[in-house]
Amino acid sequence: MDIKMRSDCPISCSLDIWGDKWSLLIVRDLMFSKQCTYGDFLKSGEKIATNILASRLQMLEMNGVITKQDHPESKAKVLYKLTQKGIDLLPIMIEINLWADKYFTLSAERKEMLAEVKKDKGAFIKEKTIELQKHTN
Amino acid sequence: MDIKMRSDCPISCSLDIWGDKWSLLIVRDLMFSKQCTYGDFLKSGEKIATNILASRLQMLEMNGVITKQDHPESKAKVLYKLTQKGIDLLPIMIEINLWADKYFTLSAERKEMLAEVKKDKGAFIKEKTIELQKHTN
DNA sequence: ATTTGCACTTGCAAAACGCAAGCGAATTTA
DNA sequence: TAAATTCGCTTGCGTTTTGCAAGTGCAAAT
Repeated sequence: MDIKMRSDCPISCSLDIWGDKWSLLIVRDLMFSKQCTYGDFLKSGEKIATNILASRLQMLEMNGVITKQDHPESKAKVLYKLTQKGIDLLPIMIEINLWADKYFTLSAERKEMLAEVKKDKGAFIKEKTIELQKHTN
Repeated sequence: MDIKMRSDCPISCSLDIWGDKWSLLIVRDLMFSKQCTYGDFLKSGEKIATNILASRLQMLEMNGVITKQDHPESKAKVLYKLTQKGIDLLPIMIEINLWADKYFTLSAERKEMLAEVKKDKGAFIKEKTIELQKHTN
């Protein structure tokens, strides 16, 4: 598994890393849930297959979007965290949410978060970024 | 080819439509180039295969992101255009560009556009949106 | 000492991808 | 007006990726 760059276009380069149906769902879980272990990702609503999850985690780690950490409670568990490169995907994730808000029917829970985003997008990003940076070693 | 929704998550729903390596490159061409015909998409730097292009165009049209129009010059040609739903992907595209700007080496041409974006993101989106809406029938 | 939990890996069938060639209609060229 | 070219796809087919189920090895709990 290696990185094949199709062109030097920024959109293309980005898609080469996370342009599939699953990668951004992993990033989503790391951003908006407390889900951080392999097993937690598997519990997400979209039911990712274990082998796909493993290959995406490897891809995202190889490209510096996420990192593995020791779990404080147990050697058997692994904690996945966003790197700064991963945290910087937050504005993209927010815009995707806002787009979906306009064209799909969202759950009340999501609409609540988006209401806060719409109030002051810049502030939300700043706060959330700091929160995500907190537990980075 | 039908729409399979994996969950009601906005990120997931969005990825169900354009979560692949090619769809956003088509949207990119419609946004940032004057490329609008089938043949023009094929000329893009990433060298999309003809059958993949056809299936993505069909998918995007079915999901209301793009539309076909008659070409003013010839019946043999087809003009592809972004719908409002497609135009509304602009903020996402911009954020992807900004993310890539931070983590990849971009061409001078792209950096130039991004300099304008960084000056006033809101203004850029507003202007570009109006420009894209202009030639919509 | 045995069972359970966790993070993967493996095997295999099905689907998607990628390349090249082909095809029908519209347009241009000779 | 006939032949060649352009255009927007479609088709065949080999390769790659996906998705499902089962299995493996280590750690931790019982």
